[in-house]
Amino acid sequence: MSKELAKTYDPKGIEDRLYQKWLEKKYFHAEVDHSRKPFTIVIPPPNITGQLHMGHALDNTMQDILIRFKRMQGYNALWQPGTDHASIATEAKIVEKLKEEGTSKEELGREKFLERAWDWKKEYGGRIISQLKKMGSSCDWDRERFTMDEGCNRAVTEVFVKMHEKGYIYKGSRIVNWCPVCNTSISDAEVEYEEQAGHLWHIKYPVIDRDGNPSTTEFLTFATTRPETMLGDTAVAIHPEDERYAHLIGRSVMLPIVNRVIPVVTDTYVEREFGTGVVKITPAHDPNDFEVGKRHNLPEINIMNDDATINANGGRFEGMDRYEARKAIVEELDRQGLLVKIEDYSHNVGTCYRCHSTVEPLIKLQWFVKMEELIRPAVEAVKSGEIKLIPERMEKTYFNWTDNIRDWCISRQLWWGHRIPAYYCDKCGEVIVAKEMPKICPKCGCEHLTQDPDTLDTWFSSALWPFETLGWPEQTEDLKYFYPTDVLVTGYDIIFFWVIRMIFSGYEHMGEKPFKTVLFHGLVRDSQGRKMSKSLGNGIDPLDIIEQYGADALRLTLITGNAPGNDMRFYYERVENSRNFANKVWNASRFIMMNMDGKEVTEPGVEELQPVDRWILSRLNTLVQEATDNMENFELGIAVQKVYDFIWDEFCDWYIEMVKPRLYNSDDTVSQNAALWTLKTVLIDALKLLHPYMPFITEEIFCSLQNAEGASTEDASSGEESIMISSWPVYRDDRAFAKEEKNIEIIKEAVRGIRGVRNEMNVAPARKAAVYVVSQDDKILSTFTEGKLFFASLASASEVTMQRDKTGIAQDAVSVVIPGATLYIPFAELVDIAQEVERLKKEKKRLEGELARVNGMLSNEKFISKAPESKIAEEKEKLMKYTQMMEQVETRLEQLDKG
RNA sequence: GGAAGCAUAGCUCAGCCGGGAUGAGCGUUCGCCUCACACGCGAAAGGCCAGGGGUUCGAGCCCCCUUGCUUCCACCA
Repeated sequence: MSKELAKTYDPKGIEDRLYQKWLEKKYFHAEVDHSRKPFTIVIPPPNITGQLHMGHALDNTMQDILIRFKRMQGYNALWQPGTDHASIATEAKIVEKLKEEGTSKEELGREKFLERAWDWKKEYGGRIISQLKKMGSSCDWDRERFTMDEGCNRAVTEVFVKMHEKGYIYKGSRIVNWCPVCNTSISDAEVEYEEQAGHLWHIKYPVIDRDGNPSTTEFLTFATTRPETMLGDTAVAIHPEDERYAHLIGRSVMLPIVNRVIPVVTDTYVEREFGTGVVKITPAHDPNDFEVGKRHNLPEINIMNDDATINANGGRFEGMDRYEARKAIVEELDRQGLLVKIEDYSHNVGTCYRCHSTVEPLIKLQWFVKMEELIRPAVEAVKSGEIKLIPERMEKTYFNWTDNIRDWCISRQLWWGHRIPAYYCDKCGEVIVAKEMPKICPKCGCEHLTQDPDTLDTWFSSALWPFETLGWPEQTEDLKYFYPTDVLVTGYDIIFFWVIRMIFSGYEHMGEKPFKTVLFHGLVRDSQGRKMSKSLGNGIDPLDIIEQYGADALRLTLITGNAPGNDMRFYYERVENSRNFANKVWNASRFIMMNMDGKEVTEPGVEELQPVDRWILSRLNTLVQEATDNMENFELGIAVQKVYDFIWDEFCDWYIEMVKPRLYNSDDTVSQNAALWTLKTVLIDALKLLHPYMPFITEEIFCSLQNAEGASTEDASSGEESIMISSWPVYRDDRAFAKEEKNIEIIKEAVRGIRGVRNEMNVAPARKAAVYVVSQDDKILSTFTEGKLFFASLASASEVTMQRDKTGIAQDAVSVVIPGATLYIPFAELVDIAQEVERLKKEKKRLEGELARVNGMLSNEKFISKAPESKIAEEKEKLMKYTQMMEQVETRLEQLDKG
């Protein structure tokens, strides 16, 4: 069976097959089980309109790693999946499609439109889920939820009614951000500011003179970036202490074109330094002006329709688009001699985060959530460490938002979403907020009531996600057991939209945090560091990568070399490297299985283990500890790097090479068995450590391995049907072999030294040479004696001789100095003594440098008195080592000199 | 205007509690189809850790300043 394994690892076929197996075996499924501790993650629900992109791929890889890790550690791990209805994004897509069909949502009507939306959900909602499955995500699909399913609807209504009762939700006329293309209000968080090149129009209004007429000589000049809004001006403002305009306090100006007399008001909001120190006030179309208007009781004149065309208040400009009107009004002002000048001006313009059209501030009657009190526990939780943000610096961003919190506009003039549970009496206008539409108006008894046409902000329901998915508002067992969840994994870009709102919602409705830790990741950028975007066409489709390299390679690429919260660059060379690593693992396993084939491998006694076996077991033991620690600290990149280095470098390049001679020698079955057992044991544990990162290949090998060794059951982990439900390796005192670790390092150093010398001298690899190990240290000699077999093969030695002095070794032998021993390699035709002297002199110089450094430290009284003892001891040991090596080098140089 | 992050090998990035930069991958050079793997093996070259000050026995890491790049927030019309 094992012999049939392909020479290179091909993930195709394998991945889908294994995923299917996991699903069938219900490994992803979690049920309440009080005998075990829960570990819960709720997925950031992807939009139903969405397609898997690199951001999802990274986000879900991280979650899957944590879930698989905890599951193997014995936790009852639940990864709660689901999708988001994404009201504004989905509605925009459907509207777009309707337009293509030559119709519109208005023509279709609300009911039919919603049918279309549900069709859309059915068609595309499943797409993103199947894509997540391709990644290997071990979500509990039996629990899949949707933000507009029945339970979530109930939760949303419950929350709305409850918060309304408590006074946290209110309806009010406020200036809001209006997207004229999406045709809805949006929250402050949904406005993105873009730097745009525009103009600053300097305009003057005639001052009303003592006789009540517009002056022909006295004007008030100001600058504006949006001249069309002058139609709605209801005042002109100056700073109260601005001497230049002191004489105008209490007077008025004539608003041209509309010919309205408007007052000059004083307000400290005006910056004297900016422009002329005069500001036109348009309360209905600017948030700041709105505030000024409130302070001075100014009328609010709305001049715009919802589609950003000018309305009847704009007189003859009615019907014009906002930009047409701008042009026409400037021309008119110019004609009247009131345009002073036009300057180029670059400024930030608010745009809609969905369609990127310029947002218009408009006064609208909307529903709001009062934030001041709600936010308090959310602030306290992060301040006190009750909720941990990783990396910590995200706290600054978090507090920056909470400190400047404003009320949240939650009503949307959209159809796709949770309809606001507010009802209006057709007769008396009474407003009733209730879970269901009342039969009659409680005030006037009228039977005709109409529900508020608006829907709620998508994030209103997302905010409830950690508990609504577990059954809330019902007090379910799931909720009691799995809540609060453990980790939330998400990008820092939605900290305001989502993270903060989940936190205050958790405290408000559950009386408890929604999660203990928030693990942030950064953006996946292209190879040049640019954001991946549709318009740039630089996006890389994760599914293409999976198709070409496999999901494991994609996952490994996304997780290596990246610290929490940092952006990363994605390029193909890195994926290739990941693929190569998968292949390395594959081939090492194949090699082990080939050698195990047909043999019964039994656990050897400790005394049967050779020093190399102990060395690799000990190294593995250290790795288990380090990898686990790093994963507990959410340092996934570091953890996997350690596993990677161990497998490739220590296990493949050293250990496997070291045991080959024993595997090929069937005369010594004890030694052979010890080697095979060690290979298998280390491989299995390494695969387990790797499994959360590369679930497919590790499972495939794990299962083949079970087959390859037949029915042997001497190990607790064997006989298990899947690596994903096997137990996570733990540190074992009986696998710590400090002495062997040290000894094998000495041999490795000798091997590296010999290889280096041979390379430098261009010795053909096939050519073997005798090696003499000369040392007065019996421990070192016995270390080499024990390791003779593999040392010979790694160092291309024809034979290895251990002795206490250099008797019988050719004078012109090449030498390699390692701590405690000198190795000699006599080559018959050798050689250039001068070159050898040169090499040794170089080594001497290096040692001189080392000694200078160590001596410098140790002769520093302050170092001796202040540095910790362990550090001093460490340096003293180095001093001994280098002194010894220096003596050896000098001795050798003397010998050559004599010769 | 406020804040944060980054600046380490040719490139892209790690570097946990302050303790020799044996850093990683890619790339480059040299040698190898060594019976698991050429998606590989072995060897090597390549770094005033952005600049300047400070704290410390000791700084890539801590503090201050400067420069350059990136991002978030604010929105002065």
